Amino acid sequence: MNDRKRQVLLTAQRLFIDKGFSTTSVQDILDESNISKGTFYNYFSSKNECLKAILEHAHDETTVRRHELLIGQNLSDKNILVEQILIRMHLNREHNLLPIFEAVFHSGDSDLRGFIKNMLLAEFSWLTRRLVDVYGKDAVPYAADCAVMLFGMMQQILHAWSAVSKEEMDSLKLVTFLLRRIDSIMPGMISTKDAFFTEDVFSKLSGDVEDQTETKEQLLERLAGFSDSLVDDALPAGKQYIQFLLEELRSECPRIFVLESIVRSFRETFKGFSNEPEAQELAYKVWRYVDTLD
Amino acid sequence: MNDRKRQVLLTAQRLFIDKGFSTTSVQDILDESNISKGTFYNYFSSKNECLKAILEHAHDETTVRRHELLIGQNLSDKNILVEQILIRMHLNREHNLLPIFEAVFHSGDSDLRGFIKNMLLAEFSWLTRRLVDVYGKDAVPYAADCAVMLFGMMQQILHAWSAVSKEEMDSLKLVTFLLRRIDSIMPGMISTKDAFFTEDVFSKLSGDVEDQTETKEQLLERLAGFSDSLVDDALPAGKQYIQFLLEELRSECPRIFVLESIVRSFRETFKGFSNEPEAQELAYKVWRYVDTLD
DNA sequence: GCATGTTTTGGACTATCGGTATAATATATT
DNA sequence: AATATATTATACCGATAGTCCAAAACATGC
Repeated sequence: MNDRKRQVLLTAQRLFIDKGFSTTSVQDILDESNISKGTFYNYFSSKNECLKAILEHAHDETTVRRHELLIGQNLSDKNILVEQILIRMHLNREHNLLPIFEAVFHSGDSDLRGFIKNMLLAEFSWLTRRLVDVYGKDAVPYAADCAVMLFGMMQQILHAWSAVSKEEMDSLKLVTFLLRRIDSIMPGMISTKDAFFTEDVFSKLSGDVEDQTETKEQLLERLAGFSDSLVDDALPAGKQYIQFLLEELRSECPRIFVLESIVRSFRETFKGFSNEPEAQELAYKVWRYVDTLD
Repeated sequence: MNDRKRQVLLTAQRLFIDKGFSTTSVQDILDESNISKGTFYNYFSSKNECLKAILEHAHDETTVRRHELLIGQNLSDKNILVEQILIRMHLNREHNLLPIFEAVFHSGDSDLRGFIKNMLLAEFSWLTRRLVDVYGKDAVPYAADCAVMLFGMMQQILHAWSAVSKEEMDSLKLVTFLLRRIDSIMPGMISTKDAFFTEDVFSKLSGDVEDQTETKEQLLERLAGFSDSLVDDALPAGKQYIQFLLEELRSECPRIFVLESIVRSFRETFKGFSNEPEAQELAYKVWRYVDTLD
């Protein structure tokens, strides 16, 4: 991903958040980011694809940061779950990307709709898994229901809030409030065996709908490629980390905790540099791969 | 409201539900309802106004039928509340207008957005009042929260359902399921005094946001006008009812239960006739007025 | 430094959209 | 029959997403 392209992407994101997707014309993006129409359509094959890229970027960022929060922590810690949910809200300039999600969901392009749908399902899937982490194995048949309901409550409360108040929403207050509601709901559902989504549907909700991980070879290749792209004198630590990662990944039995630690350091190293995004993306991919090992 | 205009409106509604609002062009409506562009813009000043008319119509219809369900019933009967909620879902061809609500909410036109916002607030307001009916005075500080959450859960479950299943949703099952969740939530909120929306905001949510009622004189005038518009030989019962309503409304102290009964019969009389819509609209207005008497 | 290939530019162009305007025609009313 | 109102068909407008392309700017290897 080009630096220029990324800048266009961020500009577009800001405009979409400020003005809404449909009300932001391509021309607005061109004016604001000082590129020509040709360049825009060189980067993105359409306005929709531009939005897709933005959402994908936000999704990746969210996933990485949520993963980060969990390292070395107890899976059942409810506070961590709160923080993880807050990430999505805060990341999009105080929950302003979610409306875009919805706005587009019903709007026109079926391709885009499918894309959003998958993303939504991925979010449901993630939250379902996390709810099981927090509420235990007994919650398995009801976690998907609760995940969907939690999302619905959050979204609608945000709507209602923006409709009646100009003040900023206290996200933390909202999420903790909602988790207390789940605290009330979950035991009742478990004791009365009262689930809405049946097993088969539930499996689609909780199944893995995220994009598939790359193969190990592809991953190693990208890592090596990234290392080569670095100029020799700058950030020698970065190259060292990559070298170590490559060796550990190629080894007979990679040590997961070592990998996680090194990946974390690897990401930290590139914080604030121009190639941070690519480093972050790579770190995420490695993480995803490491996840499949245990 | 013209018959032709009403037919155009219904055609547009069908198209909006089938194809979505933004993807349905005015030309589509023209083709489907066999009218010219001129006629359309004679009826509606814009595509947005057309949608507004549809939503207003649906809102009125919902309100009347919900009111009907409550006559002579116990306000705290939970089954009635279930039926009332189902009306909105069933009225719009299995919940398909709700997505239009949302789609437009974030999309472009600020005038339309305000309109939808008010309609949404009216719905919150109604449900808030009904939840107090059902759960008692103790629920007052928490009813608005629960109303918003109930809506959010319903909407998101509908989303999720349509994303993972082609089968038709069992609306009754959904609503009863959700009310059981409110059963779990409400006591906890009351006992821990755990409300999200504070008093001042809450008042906007539960306040009267519906369009103001007409004055008594306007109402009587419209009733008389409608009576005059009827041909003499057809539906003499209809004219009788109107005559009675006029007299009762003009009397010193109108008897509410009598008015409610007669209005009901009045509506029934015109079921299936071409002027049913106007009769229904009038019945609704009378009902609204009668409501202000006690 | 020069040549080669790639990226970017800016504008002309198309098709579709919501909406306006109007002159001709059909339908009702009196 | 005359007048008024409703409807039609069509041309037009400005904005939009998206295409196309030749010229300019930039980068890269020799």
